[in-house]
Amino acid sequence: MSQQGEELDGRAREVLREIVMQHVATGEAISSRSLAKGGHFQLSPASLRNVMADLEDLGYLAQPHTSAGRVPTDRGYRFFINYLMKSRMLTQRERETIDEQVGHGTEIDHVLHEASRLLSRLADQVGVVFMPTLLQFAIRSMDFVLVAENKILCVIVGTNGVVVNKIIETRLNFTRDELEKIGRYITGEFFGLTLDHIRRRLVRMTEEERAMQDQMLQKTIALGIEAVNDVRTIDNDLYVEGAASILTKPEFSETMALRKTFLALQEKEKLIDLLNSCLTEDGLQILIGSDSDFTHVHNFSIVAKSYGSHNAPLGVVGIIGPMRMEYARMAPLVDYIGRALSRKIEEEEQQ
Amino acid sequence: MSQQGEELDGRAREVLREIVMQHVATGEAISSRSLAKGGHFQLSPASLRNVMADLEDLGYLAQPHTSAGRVPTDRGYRFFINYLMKSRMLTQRERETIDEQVGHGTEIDHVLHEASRLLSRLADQVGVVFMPTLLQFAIRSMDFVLVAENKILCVIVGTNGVVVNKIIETRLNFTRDELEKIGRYITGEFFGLTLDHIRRRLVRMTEEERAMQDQMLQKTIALGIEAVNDVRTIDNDLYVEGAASILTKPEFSETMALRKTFLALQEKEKLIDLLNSCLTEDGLQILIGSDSDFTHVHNFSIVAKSYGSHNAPLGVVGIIGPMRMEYARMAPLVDYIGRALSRKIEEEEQQ
DNA sequence: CCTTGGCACTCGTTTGGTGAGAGTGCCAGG
DNA sequence: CCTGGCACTCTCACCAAACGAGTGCCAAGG
Repeated sequence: MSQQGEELDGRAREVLREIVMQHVATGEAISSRSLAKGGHFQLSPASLRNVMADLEDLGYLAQPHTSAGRVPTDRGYRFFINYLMKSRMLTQRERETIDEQVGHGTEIDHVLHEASRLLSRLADQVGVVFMPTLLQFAIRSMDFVLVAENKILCVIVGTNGVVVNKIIETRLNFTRDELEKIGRYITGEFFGLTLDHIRRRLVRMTEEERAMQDQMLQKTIALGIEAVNDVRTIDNDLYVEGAASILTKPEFSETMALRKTFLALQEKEKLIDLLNSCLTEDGLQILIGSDSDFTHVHNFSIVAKSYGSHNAPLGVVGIIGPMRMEYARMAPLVDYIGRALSRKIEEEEQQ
Repeated sequence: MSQQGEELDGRAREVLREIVMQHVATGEAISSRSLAKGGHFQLSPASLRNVMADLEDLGYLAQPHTSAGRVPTDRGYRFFINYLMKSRMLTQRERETIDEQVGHGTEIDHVLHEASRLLSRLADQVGVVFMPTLLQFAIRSMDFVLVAENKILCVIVGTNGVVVNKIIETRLNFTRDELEKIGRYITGEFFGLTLDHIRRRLVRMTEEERAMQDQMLQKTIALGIEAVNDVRTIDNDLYVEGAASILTKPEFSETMALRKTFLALQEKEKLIDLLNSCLTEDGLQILIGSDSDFTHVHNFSIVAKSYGSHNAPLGVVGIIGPMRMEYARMAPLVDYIGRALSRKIEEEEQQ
């Protein structure tokens, strides 16, 4: 398998490359004749047919039906991406647009949302940005604001700059001063810990004797636990933008396929699982057709990249589109946006 | 025009009613024969044809082509809704679901978002909830939290329970104590005023002499203005949910119509304009086809209702769907959800 | 040994035509 | 005013034929 890159001789590689590129450009099955007319080869259609027949035997090409041209298979695309593709650099303009857009906002959630829109627009595909729950990340501060009798707004700021608000309803009565103090205490005590840690610490504290006597401490702990609880339920941690761009893709012209595709995009859980699995890997990931259940069933491809600070990946950004897409353009695009987000987050952290 | 309800005799009305109902149920053009077979009339197809021809002359019906059955026109639907429709009450179960869902959350934004989902699900149409900017509404409190050096989270709570957060970047340095004080001051000074008022007051204050000398007051005013500025840019004040349900509607089976429709839903500005125009009216509003540019071009109908507290409408909730929809069911549904939201908001206010 | 032109074969797509079916409009008679 | 009858129109489904695109294979030529 590791020799796969060697399996094809130079000419076969060129032919495969050309077929993929033409097919991506036109969307149609490629015939030996159109390939010969392209001018890249000094060969007759008949010779090309022989090469193409070989490529088909090896599983890189397929025919929709006898007497149609050939289209790349999953395997063909995969080979193309690994060994044949020449990435098309982003234009100066594109890079500027991205830097500007990503650099612009201050609230991370907002920046992420904008990023998915931007991605969708530049790629003309569905843009996805995923941010896993804050639970695994460290906090910088935690504050409480009295909003109404028995209603308290809790503001948690992560070291990565993510801001989460949540309204807590409680039977306990707090004055503004108390809340102020509690905020200071928790921030001081738990700075740099993850919510998960904090939660466990707080629970342990409830069991300690000392706490049972100090009324104020009791209230603090109660409020703290409330605040940390269910942060995961904060929704909108998956942004899917530009679903309408699917409509412009001819491969989804049959209404049924389209309907299925849309419903698939609605099933956010599955999408989240999939993106989560992209989270650990460091570089750019490309999932094609049969690579995963999700893409297999719906004939999608996914180009995704983790973003985050240094060694800690925070989330995943990527695009979803038909298998036939311009990988040579999409790959650098997603890569660049991922990097831009990482830079942004690292900047945030340093403040 | 006010006599329109009288323009048709009893039989014609019955026929129109029956045609609309059958067409809504089946989606097909209704022929004289199928109408006769329905059993509601003791007439032969030929007689019904005469009645139908009259209705067509008056503009209530139309034929897609010669020798097809007849379909209601905009005007036909409008007449049906105004004079012929018998609203179908909501079931006990539906009412319970709504009450529960709407009563559940605490943050208004969240409640509204849920409402649009709920609406989309119950109606099997696109659900829309619109909340205009806070600018016109009174505030209950305003608080500031130091998030990082030079970054301040501003929390504004409206008397209607809406909570808005916004991060402000500023060159000025504030301590936590100062922020606490400023919050108290502004809340005390401006309680019950609209953001618009507050803004003008603050600007006027900058010009007063007294302010020029008091350093602290200067900082307060600067921060206050920052906070009030651009509240309108907070997005997500329009929730559009369940766009995929359009895919299930046969009238949008041609891919082109579908594409257009989706793009239309993306154009949030136009949609906002339209919904804004529904805001002033008190009761339930139904816009059909040619009633507005938006619905005209895309062959939509909109069923909408204002919600809010007592005399002050806060926003609009409604559904968007094809002209052919079950108005008899949609109308009470939208109405009920609108009322539920209003109740919720009034409750919020009293706290 | 590779390349190439030729040729038969396969399929999908388009075209034209035909017939059935559904529905209307109109008319004349009850 | 209602109704049955009849001619007319339009759509749709179906079928056959022609067409075109593309392949596979083979035999001849460098």
